[in-house]
This record gives sequence, structure tokens and C-alpha cells, in this order.
Amino acid sequence: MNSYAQLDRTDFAILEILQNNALLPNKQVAAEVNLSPSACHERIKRLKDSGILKSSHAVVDPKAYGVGFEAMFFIQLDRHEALLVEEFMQEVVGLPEVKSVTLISGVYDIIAHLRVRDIDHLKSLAFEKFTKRAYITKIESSIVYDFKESRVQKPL
Amino acid sequence: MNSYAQLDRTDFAILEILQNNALLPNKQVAAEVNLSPSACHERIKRLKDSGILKSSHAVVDPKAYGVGFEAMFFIQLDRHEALLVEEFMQEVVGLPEVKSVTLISGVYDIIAHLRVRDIDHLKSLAFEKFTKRAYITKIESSIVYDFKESRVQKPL
DNA sequence: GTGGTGGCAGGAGTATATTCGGAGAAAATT
DNA sequence: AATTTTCTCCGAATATACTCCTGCCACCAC
Repeated sequence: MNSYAQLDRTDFAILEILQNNALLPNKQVAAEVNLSPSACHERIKRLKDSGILKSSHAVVDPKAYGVGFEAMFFIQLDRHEALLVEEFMQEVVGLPEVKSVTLISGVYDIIAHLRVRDIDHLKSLAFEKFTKRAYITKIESSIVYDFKESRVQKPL
Repeated sequence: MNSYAQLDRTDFAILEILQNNALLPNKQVAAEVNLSPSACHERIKRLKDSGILKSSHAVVDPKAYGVGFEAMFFIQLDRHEALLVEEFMQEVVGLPEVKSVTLISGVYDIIAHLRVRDIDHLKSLAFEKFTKRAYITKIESSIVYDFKESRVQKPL
């Protein structure tokens, strides 16, 4: 619940380790931060209970799912009602091709990051799942040549 | 190494479970896909060895790191030499504020997804870490109002 | 049929995770 | 300064999971 308990150097070290490798045995985590396994376990449990450690996810090779390349849609809407936008985003992020949806300020309203098999797939996605919606006024597509992601949050 | 061994329904079920929760004990995964723990363990090992299951990462609450909001930079470069771009992306994704960098086709060349403390932080990031570079001709900033991400790859 | 292969279940042994109680240090209170 | 409270740690005991091995069955090729 409350994310604002003060974290010390050891907590941040644990968080960094688990962001890099969620499967590292507690015993080894403990060794890396110079704690006994039980003390380390208590800290991790506390971090989970307080909501700071939210979840852990395995990453798979998209190729195993037939993903050929990634793309982005830059979308403009004609209305900006909060409810409509929220519903649209939730719906879209549920599509198997959608990796993320971002609502932003500026010329474009929404950016969708996509994973598709091929060009035909991208085309049908654009026309059948997106353009169809009345409140979308414009979609621009871009091909993703490269995507680098940092999976660990470092202190700012 | 080779990601192209054919996966059956059970493999995909395992992958989906672990993408949703990398920490689920093997025993429970096995129960969910109707396998014995040993058989399930063998499959997971095979998926790891073949490179399909790449890694697992814990997700933390950015607030614990003092993140106030997210933003995006839309960046234009004056040159597009592969080496320069690659170096730039690697350098940038190493910054603690950068969540991802995307190289795309279209008007903008690169999109950087950022996490910052506040406006001053965003400003100094833009001017000191980005604009300084000679080969960057233009940066547009957008504020991220909402970001939804799917952490499980579903069959296309 | 026969031999070979691959995936599965089950069990034994080992390693790890989890829980609990108590010790010790630091901070707060009197 | 002494006492109380709080907090975090460690170590031992228990529970649980992992790992490896064996044998079984089904499928395929010959």
C-alpha cells in the first residue's frame, strides 16, 4: 500500500538484483547484500507487502510467437473524453499485437507499440482494428528498426 | 540458441503462466498444465536452453525511486550512420531516466521514453544530456498522461 | 514383431524457502 | 542514566521445492 517507507542502501541493492533476475534464489541474493537468508527474505517480503515490489515476469523471444517485426501507430483522436480514451486504451492493450499504449500531450494523442507477423498483418491491424473506430481521425505508421529497453529502475 | 523447435499447446500455456508470474513454483505451474512436476520442469528447462525463455525481471514501483512523471522525447538526427545511431541508443538507454529508446522510420528518428522527478529534471535532462549533442537537430517533448503495457506475448 | 526414441510419472535425496523465537543495537521515553 | 520500545538481525526447525534417476508407455521406423 504505502510506498513511502524509507528504503536503505540494502533495499535498493535487493531491488536492483531482482529487477535484473527475478529468479535468483533468495540464498544468493542474501549473499550478495551480506545478509542471512532469513533477514533477506524478511526484507523482500516487506518490499512485496508494501507494494514496492509489484510483480515478476518472464520474457520470451517474440520469434517463438511468429513476430516478424515491430511497428508504431501514432494516433489522433477527435475527442478527448477521459472515459472514451480510457476504454480505448484498455481495449487496445488487450490485443495480442499490442505491446504498449501511451497517452501523451502534443500533436499525437496515442502511441501504440505493436508486434506483427508481416506487412499484411500490420495492414489488417490498422484497417480492421484501429481505423474502423469513428473517433480516430488519423493514424500514422512507423516501422521500428531497433528497440532498447531498460528493465531496471535506477536511482535518479 | 535455436528458437524454432515447434512448441505445443502445453509449452505456450507454460510460457503464458511464467510471463504473468515468473515466481510461481514449478509444482503449481505443473498443476495448471496437467503435468507432473518433473515433466513440467523438463519443459521449462528446454525452453530456457533453447533461448525462448530469455529472462525474468521484477517490476518495482517507480515512486520508490522518486519518479514523478513520465515523458517522451521525439528526436531528429542530422545523420543516420548506423554506428553513430547504435552508440547513441546504447548510451542513452544506460541513463537512469531512460526506460526505452526506439529507432523508427518517419519524421522522427528516435523516441525516448523517460521517467523523471519533475519539470526541472526533465528540462536539465533535455538540455544537458540530449540537446548538447551536435548531431541532434531537434527534440520535441511530450508528457505521458497514461501508459499501459502488456507483459505477456500472446499468439498472433 | 523388434529395436529405438521421446515424453511422462513417481520416488529418493538434496537443497532451498519459510517461519519462529530470541538476541542485540539504536532511538525514544522517563 | 536507566528503561522501554522498536527494529533488524541471526540461527534453528520445519516445510516445501528442486533435481536426478528409473521404469513405463506410446509412437515410429525398419
